Amino acid sequence: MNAIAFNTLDARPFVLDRLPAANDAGVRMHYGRDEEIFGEGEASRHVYKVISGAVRTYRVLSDGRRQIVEFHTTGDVFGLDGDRSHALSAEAVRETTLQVVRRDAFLQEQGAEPAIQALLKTFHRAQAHMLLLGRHTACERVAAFLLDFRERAGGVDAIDLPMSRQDIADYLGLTIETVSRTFTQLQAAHQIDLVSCRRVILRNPAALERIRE
Amino acid sequence: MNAIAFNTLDARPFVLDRLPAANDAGVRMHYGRDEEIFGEGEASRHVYKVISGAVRTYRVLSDGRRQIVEFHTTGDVFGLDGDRSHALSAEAVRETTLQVVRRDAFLQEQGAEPAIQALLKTFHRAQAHMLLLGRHTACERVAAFLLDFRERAGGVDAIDLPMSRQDIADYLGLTIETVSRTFTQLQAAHQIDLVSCRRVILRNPAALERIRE
DNA sequence: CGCAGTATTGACTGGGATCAAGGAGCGTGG
DNA sequence: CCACGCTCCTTGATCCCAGTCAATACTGCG
Repeated sequence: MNAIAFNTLDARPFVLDRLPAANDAGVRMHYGRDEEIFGEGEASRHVYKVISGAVRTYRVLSDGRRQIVEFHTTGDVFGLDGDRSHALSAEAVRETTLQVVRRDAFLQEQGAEPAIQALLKTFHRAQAHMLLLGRHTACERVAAFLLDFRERAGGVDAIDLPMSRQDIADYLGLTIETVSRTFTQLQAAHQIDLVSCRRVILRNPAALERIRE
Repeated sequence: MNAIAFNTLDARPFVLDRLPAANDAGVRMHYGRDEEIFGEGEASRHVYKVISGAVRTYRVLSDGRRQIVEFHTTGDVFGLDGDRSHALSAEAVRETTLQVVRRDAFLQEQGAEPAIQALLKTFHRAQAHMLLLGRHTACERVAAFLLDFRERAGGVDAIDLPMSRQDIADYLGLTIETVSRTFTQLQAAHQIDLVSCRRVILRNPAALERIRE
C-alpha cells in the first residue's frame, strides 16, 4: 500500500517493492534509450549494477543547463548518490539491462565489503572527474574522455561511443560545438579517426595521454 | 622494522605503526600551518577525522596547476582517496588537530556502518563540488563557496575563512585575481562585507543563494 | 523523397586568464 | 615606535579560449 501511495508517477519502484524480500540478489530490469531509471528527489531505495548498456547520472540546474556527473558502463554500480533520496537523476543512454538490489540489503551484505568497494570506486571516479572539470582546456577534457572510454573498452583503440555529442558536452562541462570542434582538431592532428560520429579510432593514444597530462 | 624501512622520509607513519594494535580508537596528531599530512602516492594506511582546524586535499598537475579537491573542517573524515595509495595530498590549512585511525580498523568496525556513512558524506560533497566546477560562472562559484562555509560555521553570517585567496582559487577552479575581483563585486553589490581579507560578513545570504541557484 | 534530429563549421562575443603594477597587513629588528 | 621587507591581496589593461548565434551538412527513418 505504501509503495502505491508514494509512487503513483512511476510503476517501477512499486514492482520492486512487491518482490519477495528473500530475493536479496535482486532482479534484472531492462530500459530503453533515454528511459528514466530514477529521478532527482525520488526515494533512494535501490542500488543498480550495469549488466549491459550505459547509464548517465545527471542534474539539471535551474537555468536548464545539465551536468552529467558520470557515465556508468558494464560492471559499474550506481544509485548511491544522495542519502535517503536521490541527488541525481539516471537515464539509460541506450538499451540497457540492470541488476537492481535493495539499498539496505546491498549496504549490509557480507560485512558490507562489496558495498564499500563499489562506493570507493564510484567515489574515486567522481574525484577524477572533478579534477578534470577544474581547470582543463577543451582538448585536455576530450582527450581524457576518450582515454577513459578506451580503458572501459578493455584498451582497444576502436571505440564505439554510446552517447551523443550533447551528452559528452554536458559531461565535460563544454558546449556541443566545442566538443565537435575538438574532435575535428584531433582528427586533423592525426590523433583520432572519426569513422562515424559515434565510432572513434585512437590513432595515437600516447599523444592523447600527453595532452591529458 | 618494516615501518622504518618504508618511511625514512617521514617519521609520522612510523610512530603510528608502533602504536599498540589494540588502540582502535586511534591517536591524536597535531599539525602546523601548511604541514603535510600525507602525500600523493603514499601508502594509504590511515583515515583522519578533523578535531579542530582545517585541511585541504589536493593534486598538483604536471604543469604546476593545483586543484584543491576538498576542504575538511571540524568533524569531517578524509583519507579514503585512492585505494592502496593516496590519490591526493593533504595539508593542514592552519593549526590542526586530527584523530588518526588505521584504515582497515576503520573500514571494518561495527559492521562498517560509520565507515559507509563517512564515505557517503565525502562522496556527496565531491559530487556537489563537481557540479559546481562544471559550468558555473566565477560569481556562482564564489557564492556557493561562501554559503558552504556559512553552513559549516553553523549558519552564522560572519565567517572566518581559514584559507588564502590562492587556496580558494585552486578550490573553485579560478585564478586568485578572479576570486579577488568577485569578492570586490559582491561587496559593491552590498551582498557581503570584507572586514578583513579573511573575515567576511554575509549581508544578504538570500541573494547569494539566488546567485548560486 | 522529405522530414526531423543530430553534427559540423563559421563569425563574432565575452568572461576569465594573463601580465603587470600598486596597496595592505604583519612580523622583525633597529 | 617606526622603517623595512616580505607575503598576500587588490586593481588595471589586454588577450584568448570557449560560448553564442547562425547556417549548413549529415544521418536515419517513415
